[in-house]
Amino acid sequence: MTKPSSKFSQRVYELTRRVPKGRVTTYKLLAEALGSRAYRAVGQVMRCNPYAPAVPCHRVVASDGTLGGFHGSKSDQELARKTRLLHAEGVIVVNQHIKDFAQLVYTF
DNA sequence: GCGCTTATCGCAC
DNA sequence: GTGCGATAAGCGC
Repeated sequence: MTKPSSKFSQRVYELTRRVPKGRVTTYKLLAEALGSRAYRAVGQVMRCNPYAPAVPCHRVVASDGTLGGFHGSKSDQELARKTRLLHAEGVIVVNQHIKDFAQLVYTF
């Protein structure tokens, strides 16, 4: 963890937790909700995500609705697993891309 | 459509 | 002060 739970991280976790089931959000929206453009800072916090189940990082996707982030192509199983989880929540994901992303995005 | 570059934010060294 | 990271947007081809 290169990033301890700081104020910024707390805010990110709080917002991420605020995302209801079957809904997704983007790094951009999260950063915007925080009043900053720390897209990457948000992602960095997620990467160290010490609140694994409490903070569903799989509900946070790129601005264009692609899963493009998370662990990249590190482990398809992990990614596929998150995709499957999204499916279980009602989010349709095809080829690492969220279907109807525009209406599934949760704006704070 | 794809790839590279610049901007931006927080934290570690 | 510099570098890194799960990004975003713009520009050129």
